[in-house]
Amino acid sequence: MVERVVAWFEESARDLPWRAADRSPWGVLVSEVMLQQTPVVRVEPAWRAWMAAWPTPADLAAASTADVLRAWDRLGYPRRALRLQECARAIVARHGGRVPDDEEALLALPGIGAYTAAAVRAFAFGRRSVVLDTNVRRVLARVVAGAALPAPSLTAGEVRDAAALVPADDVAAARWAAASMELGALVCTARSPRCEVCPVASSCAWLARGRPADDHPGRRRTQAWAGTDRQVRGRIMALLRDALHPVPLHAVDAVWPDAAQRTRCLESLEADGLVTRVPPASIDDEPTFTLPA
DNA sequence: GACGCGTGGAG
DNA sequence: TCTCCAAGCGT
Repeated sequence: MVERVVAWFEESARDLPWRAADRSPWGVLVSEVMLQQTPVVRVEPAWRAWMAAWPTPADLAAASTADVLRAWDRLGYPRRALRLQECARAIVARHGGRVPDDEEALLALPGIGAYTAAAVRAFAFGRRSVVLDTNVRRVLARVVAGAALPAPSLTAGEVRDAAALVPADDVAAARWAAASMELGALVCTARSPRCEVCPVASSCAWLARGRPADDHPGRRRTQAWAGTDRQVRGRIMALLRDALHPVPLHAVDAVWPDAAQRTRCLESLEADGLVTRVPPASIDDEPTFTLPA
């Protein structure tokens, strides 16, 4: 299983910039944060521009947050950009500007969770770690468990199964991590898996069972989008990203008709540190809003 | 453990 | 059109 997936990876791996021979641990970390819930095609150009602007943690640590949020552009979930800058500052403060390679130190960084810490160890440092993302979970659910999709949330059993598969050797383990993720991304996809070209089709429990449908009851349905705070927050952020000057309140008002919701979103953005409110100069004026300096 | 958090492309 | 989904994290 591991052997065949790795062999397939050797000839099928995408040529991504954060996999280049001259990549830095910082570049890998940046890519992993950008890739949290955002597709590769949208991350690639943003990553190139980002690394050109801030090639080291110290560079990002010293940047203006407004510039950082503009460079994040429309990758989505802009709080990730904030955390990435906090992460850079923590790397400078705690680790002399070098990305740490031990699990505990990585996990302690803002925006770095179990997946990203494991991925950075494997891809940036070639160290053995259990890299268990949505791709790997899906591959193992199918090949090993014979299910269409993994459980809605990560189970202890999955972690145990995944850990048991990871080769003992550092280099082999890192290759397996990359290969199993790539298989999930390119072949063992969520929507229409390409079992015809899968290197482990002959040993896939799900395929052997005739690809039964997902049997997880009450799978979390995606939140309706129209009218959500997320949509409103997104509109406000887009307005401020594109603005050359502080935006007066009445201009913010124009992005959404519901005043109560608008106010709630503006305040939550301020609380998140994504928006700065500039008080009016005189009592007759209105406040203005900008991205944080 | 469940929720909230952006965005845009594909089927 | 609308639904689903894309290398999760923090609370």
